[in-house]
Amino acid sequence: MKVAAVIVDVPARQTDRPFDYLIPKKWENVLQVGMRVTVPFGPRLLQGFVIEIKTHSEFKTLKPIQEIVDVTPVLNEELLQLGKWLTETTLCFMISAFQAMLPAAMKAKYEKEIHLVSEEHRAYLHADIQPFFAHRSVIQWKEIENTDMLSLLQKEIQKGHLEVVYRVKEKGTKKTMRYVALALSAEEAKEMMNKLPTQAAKQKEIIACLLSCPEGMLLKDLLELTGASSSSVKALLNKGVIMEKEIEIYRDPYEHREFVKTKPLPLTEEQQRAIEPILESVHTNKHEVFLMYGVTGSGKTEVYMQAIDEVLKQGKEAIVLVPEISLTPQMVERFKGRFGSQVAVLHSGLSIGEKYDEWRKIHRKEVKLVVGARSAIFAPFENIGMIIIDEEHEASYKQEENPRYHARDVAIYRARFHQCPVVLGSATPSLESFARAQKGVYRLLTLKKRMNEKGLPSVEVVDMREELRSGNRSMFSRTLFDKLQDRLARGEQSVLFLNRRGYSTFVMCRDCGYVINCPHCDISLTYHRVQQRLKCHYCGYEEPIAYRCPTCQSEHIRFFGTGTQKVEEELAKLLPQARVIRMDVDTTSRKGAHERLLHEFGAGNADILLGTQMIAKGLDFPKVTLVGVLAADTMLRLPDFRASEKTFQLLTQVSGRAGRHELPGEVVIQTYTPEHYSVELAAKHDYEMFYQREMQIRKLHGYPPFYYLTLITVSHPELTKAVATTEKIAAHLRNHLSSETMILGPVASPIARLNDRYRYQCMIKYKREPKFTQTLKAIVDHYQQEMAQGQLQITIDLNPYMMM
DNA sequence: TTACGACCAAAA
DNA sequence: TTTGGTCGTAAG
Repeated sequence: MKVAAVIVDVPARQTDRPFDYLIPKKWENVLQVGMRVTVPFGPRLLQGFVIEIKTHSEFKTLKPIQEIVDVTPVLNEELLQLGKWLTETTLCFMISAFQAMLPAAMKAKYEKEIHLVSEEHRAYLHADIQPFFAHRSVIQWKEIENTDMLSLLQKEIQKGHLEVVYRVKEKGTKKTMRYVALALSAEEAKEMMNKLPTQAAKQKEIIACLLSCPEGMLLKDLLELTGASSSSVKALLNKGVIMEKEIEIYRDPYEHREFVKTKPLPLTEEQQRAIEPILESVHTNKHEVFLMYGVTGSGKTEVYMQAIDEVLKQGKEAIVLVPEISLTPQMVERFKGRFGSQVAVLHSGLSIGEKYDEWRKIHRKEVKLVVGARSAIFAPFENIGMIIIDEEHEASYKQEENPRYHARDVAIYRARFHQCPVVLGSATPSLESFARAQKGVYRLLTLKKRMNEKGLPSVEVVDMREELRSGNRSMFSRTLFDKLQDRLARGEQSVLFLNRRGYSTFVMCRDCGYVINCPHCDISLTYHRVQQRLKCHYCGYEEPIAYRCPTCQSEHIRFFGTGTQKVEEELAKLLPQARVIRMDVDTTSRKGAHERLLHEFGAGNADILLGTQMIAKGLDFPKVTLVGVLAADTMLRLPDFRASEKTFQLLTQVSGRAGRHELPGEVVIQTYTPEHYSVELAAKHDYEMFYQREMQIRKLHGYPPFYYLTLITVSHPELTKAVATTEKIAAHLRNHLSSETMILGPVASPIARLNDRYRYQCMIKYKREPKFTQTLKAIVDHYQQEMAQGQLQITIDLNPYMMM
């Protein structure tokens, strides 16, 4: 007897353990650990992952496995182990961990159908039910779910006239094409061809064509080549002369793109010094984490590529992670250009099917290198030689839903398994990483010089309070405006950065001071000029703009704060001749829009690129000589201990967009807090000083990297319930954790209400807490029922990046 | 997560 | 007795 331990597709505490199933004799030699199966679970059918195969079970009566989904395991031993580790370190369900490692297309879809048991039963059906089964014997549960037929149906099922059938379907589909080949030997086929009547000229031609191509060809190509119609093919199929099969093909998102082949560039002395320890680690199969700290434009990518080249030469594979927004065509081009068809690309711009196809290329070992966003860290390679994380400090490497993993941690875990190096690269490393490098946990590699030997752009900080005092109430300081005009006159390009989309950030009545808030969240609505609507950027709520104050009926409604839309409008007024491209979520939501806008700008069809976050990274346009940051302090005010760090990183990042080529670059940073160290030091390009200052503050306030952090957020439609639960949790933690551990809260979340749910949180700062996850699990267990049935929600984020 | 049976109260 | 609702629990 062979038994499979299966993790079933039910993300719940109670089912978060393996269930045993009997492996039918016929599959004993087929089924392997890591394959997906469909199994009966209670009355229904579910998909699950086989995590173990054993010879007996503690359990007496086992149900047999219904079906095997995969031909080969989709999760190898390493990934299964990684899944278990994820479960423990992020407190997620096993099934969620496994699903996170696979493309979305592989998640099962469940259908419930009602079948007429047989035609004889039709006549017995209740009159009200009959119409549903007119002309058919199967209906979808969805069709009747919301009707009042449910109890009637129940009865018919009990009587045995109808039955419920559960189906498990694959979400994504493999794209297939019809393929034809000769079914006979060449001699037989020739004979057949001669026997055909003269009027069957096309059929003869088809046979002739296939004779010249013995391995067969795509039906589409055959028809095109011979000019025959599908009826001729059909005739031959019927005669058994040719055969047809469906073959799987890949959707290739980059199919029609030509990539310019690039050759390795000679490395500078600095690059050479940086790459050597990495190569040594590659050659000696030694696991080591490198932090490559290199200023923007210092040629980190070239080092990555040459190191990868070495890994590939050894017959091993490599993973390169890039933040989603910098996974621009420019980046893809560089890798495709160097490594050609050996590269798979994974990013959110691909459709579910396209991602699935890229995944299968990796799974089948048809590629050696993956360039992708966060989830690409789970690429099913088996012989990884190196993992690279570019822009290591980026917050997008942290997944903000279950499993709440950080790609950097997963990378180090996998690299340790494969005994290979991890390279973290950044011009502004995260404090955590730089601190580790200082302590010698990571090995620091430094690139101080820019490739083009150009200095970093000069940065001017403008105090907007001064501007206001001297009577300039516009959003552009005189300095920035002059420089913009100057670039325009010279035919050079500028980039303007503002981390806020929409038109204005809040709408207030001047008479009574009422601010229009989202009815579902405790957050003000943002005015979007084009659509003349107020939107909530958190829950998506929209309403038409009010012309009168909802409380006092006054008409003195004013818009405050500046968003990208307003800047665009101002630019049109002040510099009517300037051609402006605006890039934010609103202009790039359609597929390919992001790429198109960048291409437009690159081609010189615009003078000014105006945008949010998304333009801060990876852009490299030779004609950009001016970068303006309109409001450097927007982020500083966020309730986040990383606010300074993020500001420093962003300002440095944005500044790096200027003067990357022949023309020298200039940067103007507008701010209301010019004396803040993150602004001041970013202007001086002084990362090390920033690191020192920020570390002192982190130490003082007990934040990472000095303490570990965990954030528990409790939400409930009722305020009292949310508060009470958070209080109980905090009390429980105070009783069970060590006295050195700090438990802050409960306090209202920075966004105290979201989607009609009140949110309270509790933050835990700790250094050593051996039984921490155990304690947290106990809490979740305790509230399990309330969470399942009630409205209570508890999220636990170990090492949070979002405090909201 | 879903489905079922237990249990209870209201309707008939 | 039937029916409709909530609740707790099991799922191999």
